[in-house]
Amino acid sequence: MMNLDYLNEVQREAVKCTDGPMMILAGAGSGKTRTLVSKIEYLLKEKKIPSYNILAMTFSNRAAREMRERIQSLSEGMPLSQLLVTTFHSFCARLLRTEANYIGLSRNFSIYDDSEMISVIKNILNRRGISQKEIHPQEIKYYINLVKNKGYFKGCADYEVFAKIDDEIDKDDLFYEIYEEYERELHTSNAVDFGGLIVGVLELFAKHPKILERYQKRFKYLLVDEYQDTNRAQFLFVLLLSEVHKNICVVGDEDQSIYSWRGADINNILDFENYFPEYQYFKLEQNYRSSKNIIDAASHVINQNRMRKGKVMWTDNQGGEIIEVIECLDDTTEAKFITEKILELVDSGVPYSKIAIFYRNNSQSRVIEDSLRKFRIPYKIVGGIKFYDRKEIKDLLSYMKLITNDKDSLSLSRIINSPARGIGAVSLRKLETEAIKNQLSLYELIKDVVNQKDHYSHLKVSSKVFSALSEFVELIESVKLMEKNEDLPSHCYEKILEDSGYLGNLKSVKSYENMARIENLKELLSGIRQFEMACISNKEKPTLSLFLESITLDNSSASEEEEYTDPVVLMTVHSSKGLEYEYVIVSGLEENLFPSAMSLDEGEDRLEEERRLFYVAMTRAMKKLYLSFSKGRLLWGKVQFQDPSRFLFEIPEEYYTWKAFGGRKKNPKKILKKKTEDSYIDYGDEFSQVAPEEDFDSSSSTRYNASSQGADLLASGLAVRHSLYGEGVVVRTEGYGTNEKVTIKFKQGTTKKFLRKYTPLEVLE
DNA sequence: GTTGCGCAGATTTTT
DNA sequence: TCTGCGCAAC
Repeated sequence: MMNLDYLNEVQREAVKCTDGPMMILAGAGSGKTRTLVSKIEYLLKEKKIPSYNILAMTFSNRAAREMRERIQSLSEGMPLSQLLVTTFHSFCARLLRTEANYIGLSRNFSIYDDSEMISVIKNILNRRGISQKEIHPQEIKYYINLVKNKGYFKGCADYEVFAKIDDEIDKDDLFYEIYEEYERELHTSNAVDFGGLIVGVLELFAKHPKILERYQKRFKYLLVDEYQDTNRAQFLFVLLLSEVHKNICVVGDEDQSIYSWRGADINNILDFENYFPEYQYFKLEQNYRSSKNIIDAASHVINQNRMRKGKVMWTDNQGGEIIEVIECLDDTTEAKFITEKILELVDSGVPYSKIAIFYRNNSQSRVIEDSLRKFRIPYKIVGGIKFYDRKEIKDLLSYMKLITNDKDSLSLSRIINSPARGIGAVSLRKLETEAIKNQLSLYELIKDVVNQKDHYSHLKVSSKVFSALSEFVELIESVKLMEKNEDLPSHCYEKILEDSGYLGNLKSVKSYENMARIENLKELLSGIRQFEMACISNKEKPTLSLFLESITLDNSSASEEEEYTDPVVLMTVHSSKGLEYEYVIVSGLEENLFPSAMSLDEGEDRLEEERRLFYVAMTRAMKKLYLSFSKGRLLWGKVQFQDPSRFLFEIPEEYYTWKAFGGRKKNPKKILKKKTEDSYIDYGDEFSQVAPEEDFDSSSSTRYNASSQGADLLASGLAVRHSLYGEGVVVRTEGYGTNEKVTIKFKQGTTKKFLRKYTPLEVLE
């Protein structure tokens, strides 16, 4: 008999209740993952369900990974290779690849991310002569996503509804036309966007009931995590899959629903009983994570929301430390408060990695990073790393997408002229028009032009362009051959890099920027190698298209060099969901920032979502919570005066103390040391005095050993000499470690940005 | 066809 | 402040 003693009463009941529809409402920190993992273990061990019959779906890759690992560690010796714990998106991608031909795709289809979606839309607008000022591509994107998130597709039962009537999707005929054109465009490119992955499966199931039946039979037990984040399309998908066995278990928390802007539909929780009247219902309300003080404060905040099923969080934990609200003069001061607080905590023995800093939007991280860097506090940013957004990376990925899917004209047009081959916009446009005329994909046409030059004499392709085209085709064909012969993705990659001239081009101009690019391309290579290794250990064949899929669907796994063992963690509140830290600092608690200005314009529902977001932030903290805000903030070049967030006043006074940091006395409650006050006035100096020379290594082994970088600490205002450009002054620094970038203003008047590790700089006294 | 400059507009949140 | 776009010059 499996040991369930480590579960509480409700958890245990939820685990044992395996058959029929059920919903677990799990409050923050109530052991949700633990329950889910035990339930799967229970199914496997007690009910002897083959892992092949279980499907567990999560929303994020991180959650899927975590759950998989935990199940693996619990089930030694159990055959788990068939157990599916994945995200909606990767599951649907896999399913679509297997069944692709049923819906007119081939299995090597490309997956378009958001920016590619925008590119397609821009192309369409251009073609129609619509300026981007008249209709913002973003607006179209939003509309298309709305349609897909609701699970509508052409030919679906509610097709008419989606086209004209659905009152949320209230757009005119032009939008609808563009939507249709967009769908055609993707289809001819053999590509699918994020939303299309889910909707594609719905369409497949609707049109081929036999296939649906096959999957229904296989997945006898369905588990859905983060149920509050599912959109309508995902809900319909789950509904279909579970129709036969009805063994569906959803786990969620309506108070942590923070993705409505991406289509998450809170009604999926509120309406569950309409679809499954006989459903069982469990509430996990005991919180194991946070101190009583934090729980009570957070409960008071979330209680202001009307759209709830209603849970009452409680805990056996101690009262714990009081919450601190910190009023700061401006954003720089706030960053300084954060820095000092971290140093203070670390001095008292807290490891860096037990401390997290949250903010409402990504742009807020910069100021904080700058300050942390000045004190050499190791930090890591979760999410927000845009490795795959870099130009050179996108270019090489486009090459590879074209190799796996030669109908992908978007990728082709991206790289046809990079490196510059003398095929500019004019030639491209000419080829595109011809391709459309001949019903060919762009690549097919180009290949045709190269092979049968005479047929295309009317195009008047210059000999220069022609030879560029044939060289290009030759390259693509040879790599396609490699891919076909199952050569490793990394070999294909290297071939492209060399033979396209991309690398040579970067090497030919010796600039620091190019060196950084080359470095990134190397990093991509090691990413590919890593992927290959992972495949091999999973006994899976490493193919290019699998690699491409893994990075479009999960960009968190990539390029996460674990540079420091023990860093402070920075992230947006959104990405903090599901995580916990002993010490949490939520920054920027100001009106129009958190809650965001946009949500304030859009009515009560959006405000409630912001409040849930704040609730999520608060409930990440285990021991102590700091809530900071600035009275002034530098926003696009100007200082804006900010009011403290309304959410602060929703916390009953007994749960917090209000302190001020920096600036003149204003709030009577504040307890301000004289020293801090002074430090604000000439803080630039104080930073450079205190920061660099302290011996960080002697006190604690967990601290980042700064000297290992072998570089001087650079701070704004420092005079330096650059071997090429001469003397200058550091204007600012960003990034950290090997990614540290430094902007220098030179005496001759130019300002340049360098990647630190390539830049020989001499610090002048 | 390519490069470089100047201006306008932008900030939620992400699979 | 930063980015992306359009336009003009080479």
